[in-house]
Amino acid sequence: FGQMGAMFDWSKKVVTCDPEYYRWNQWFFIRMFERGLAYRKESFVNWDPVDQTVLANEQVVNGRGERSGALIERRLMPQWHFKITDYADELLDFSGLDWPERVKVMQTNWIGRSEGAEVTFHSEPGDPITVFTTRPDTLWGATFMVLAPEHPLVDELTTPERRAEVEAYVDRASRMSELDRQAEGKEKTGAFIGAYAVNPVNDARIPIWIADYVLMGYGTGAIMGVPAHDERDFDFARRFGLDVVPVIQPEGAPLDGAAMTEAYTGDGVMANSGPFDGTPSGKEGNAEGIRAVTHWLEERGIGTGKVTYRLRDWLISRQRYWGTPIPMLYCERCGIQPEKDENLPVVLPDDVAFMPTGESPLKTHAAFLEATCPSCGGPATRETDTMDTFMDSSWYWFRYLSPHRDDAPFDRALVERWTPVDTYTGGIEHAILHLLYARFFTKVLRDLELVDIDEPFLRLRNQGMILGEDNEKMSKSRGNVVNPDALVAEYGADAVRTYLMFIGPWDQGAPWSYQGIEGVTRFLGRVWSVVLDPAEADGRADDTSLRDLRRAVHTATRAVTEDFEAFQFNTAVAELMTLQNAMAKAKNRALTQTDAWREAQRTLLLLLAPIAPHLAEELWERIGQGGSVHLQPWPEYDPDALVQDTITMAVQVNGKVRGQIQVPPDADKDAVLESARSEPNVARYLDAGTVQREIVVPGKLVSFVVR
RNA sequence: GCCGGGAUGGCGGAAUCGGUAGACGCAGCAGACUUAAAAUCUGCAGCCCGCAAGGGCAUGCGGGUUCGAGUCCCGCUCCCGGCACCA
Repeated sequence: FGQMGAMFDWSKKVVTCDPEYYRWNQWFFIRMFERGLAYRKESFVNWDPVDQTVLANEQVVNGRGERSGALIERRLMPQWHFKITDYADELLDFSGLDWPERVKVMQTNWIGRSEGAEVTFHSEPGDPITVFTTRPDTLWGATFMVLAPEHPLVDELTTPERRAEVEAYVDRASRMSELDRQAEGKEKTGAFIGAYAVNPVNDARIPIWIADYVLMGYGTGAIMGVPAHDERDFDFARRFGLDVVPVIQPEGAPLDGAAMTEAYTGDGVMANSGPFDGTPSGKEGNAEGIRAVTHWLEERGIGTGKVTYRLRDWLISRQRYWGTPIPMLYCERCGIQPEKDENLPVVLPDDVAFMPTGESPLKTHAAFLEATCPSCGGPATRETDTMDTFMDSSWYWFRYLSPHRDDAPFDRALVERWTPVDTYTGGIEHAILHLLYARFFTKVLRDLELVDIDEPFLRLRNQGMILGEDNEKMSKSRGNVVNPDALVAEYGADAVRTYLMFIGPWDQGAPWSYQGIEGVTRFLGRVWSVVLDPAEADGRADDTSLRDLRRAVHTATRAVTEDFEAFQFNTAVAELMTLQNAMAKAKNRALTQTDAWREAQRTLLLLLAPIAPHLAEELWERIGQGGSVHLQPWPEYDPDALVQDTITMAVQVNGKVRGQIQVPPDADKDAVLESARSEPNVARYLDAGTVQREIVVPGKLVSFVVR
């Protein structure tokens, strides 16, 4: 970065593995624990066998650990979580944020809000089994139930004659990795547990199955099977010979359960549904059917309206040594206790013995483990899990403002002055990890009354990726990697910077081109000569040339300013090239002794400075300007300088351009039409028929309709 | 499968409140300078027909609206990215 001319204020540096920083991770953790936002719970978690730690859902990609790439296993373990689900609805609200659509969509999908109802069935022995459904209007079509293999009722409900098969299935499911489960794809597997349930709306006796397509971590871990109107349930029913009973009939040919080849998920009219027969219903346009059934279920105490999210609480524990120690203690008498604030930071010991098993060395470090219960003063054992490193990045921008304060995580006044962050740039890979956690954490800090803002980053932009010259992602194996250090050594930082801005739209990226950077290098060379080389003027300074120069300068000032604000750096560079070309022309007209020329020189350098800082600074000094170019006010454009003596308007006949006219910018409609009609080529076409309509778009064109 | 974003000259890309498509640059061609080359400078340049004037065709494909469509509407194709049995 240094070589590229980037500048940093190192006095604001933060080091997240320094106790000076992570003590505040611990302090926040304790505040969250006090509010019930941090809690310890035994649940099925993602276990990375290579890194020997659990991972958050957000850190599992296609069934593999985000860092290690190892196949993730499911384990039942007690772990610390942050209650991000409490904020699910608020996190779905992006109003006031100027963020890329795709990031908002990704977060929305990740949170996965579903409206529906919970409905309670009962097994024949009497246990209530609650299911979640988004289609309560299809309840009458439920012909079976499916529990997740891990569902707590499986063991109790399984009949003796089915036990062997069921246990084998549960065992197999528990051993399979997430990826293996997914690899089985649409081919459904499952086992009948021998028990039956009663459908509360029509008293139908329906078999209870287990299958791994039902996930313990979503909804209630149990579903009603409505094969006629759900694709997955349909596949399952066909595979195991279960009944298919349509209860939503589309317009036209009625469905026949025995003959259906796929589930019908569209809208229709309820049938076979007791009091609701004939009610229009479906997900698309007829949600009132769903609402009516939900209301009916609530009146009868069978079910309730319910919103379910895909989002799970943020699993914050890690079994790694490197990380912020979770500041909690286990006391035999008092249970789980937070460490006292005055004992923070709980420091990571540096005299640990790493084990060949990969297990965290904290687990066997006696001095670390031994602690005193803050409640009773008796002996306690310290928590050995550390925090996910995304904790560090969830609030660092607040800390930047006052990185060394030791009495508070940050300076409140500075936070109010500087946050939220106006513009945040970064890679799309943070779309649902860092950016979701950071939003959550900001809202938590707000609720802890530590900050006054709801969102951390107002405007977000994702940069595109520079590809290899072969238009493929750069990689060592492809041999298409372009090394920035070598480029800076060969072309200089300014040329590399300018080309990276010019290569294409900043948020889109583009393939690298050595010929392209040569072109930009030539441009910077021309900037040097146009500013410094003595003029070889053979022309004479005239008013028109002078006005042309001033117009070029002020047009560029406006365009570059607007482009910068819109992150359109490629067109900003193009505007600077246009200005340089205009200046080269002016130079040949002997304008170099004029004020307009000196303004042009200054403006070119001021506009170029953010892109090619070294060149701009050097030239700024050489033309005798005082101070640094980077400390000057940004130039403003003069609207009067943009006005032209004459403008060119296109003339169309029946939609085709047949000529151009030069008119004063303030010419009235009749004058413009007169000029257009007298253009010889236009006249030819007008004479061929009768003019039906005359359209004048001021400053743009004239259009004749001729029949 | 669902969701999001794209498709414009030989190449990277401009132009989207509908108003002269191809700014700027790369590559290319011609010329100047040079003994020559490089560098630099000047000019030309979407494709087709034409000496020219000019005309025709053109923004992934097929329709539509409009005086006028890269831009709006309907129906497709392909490419990139995300999610993926979430009930």
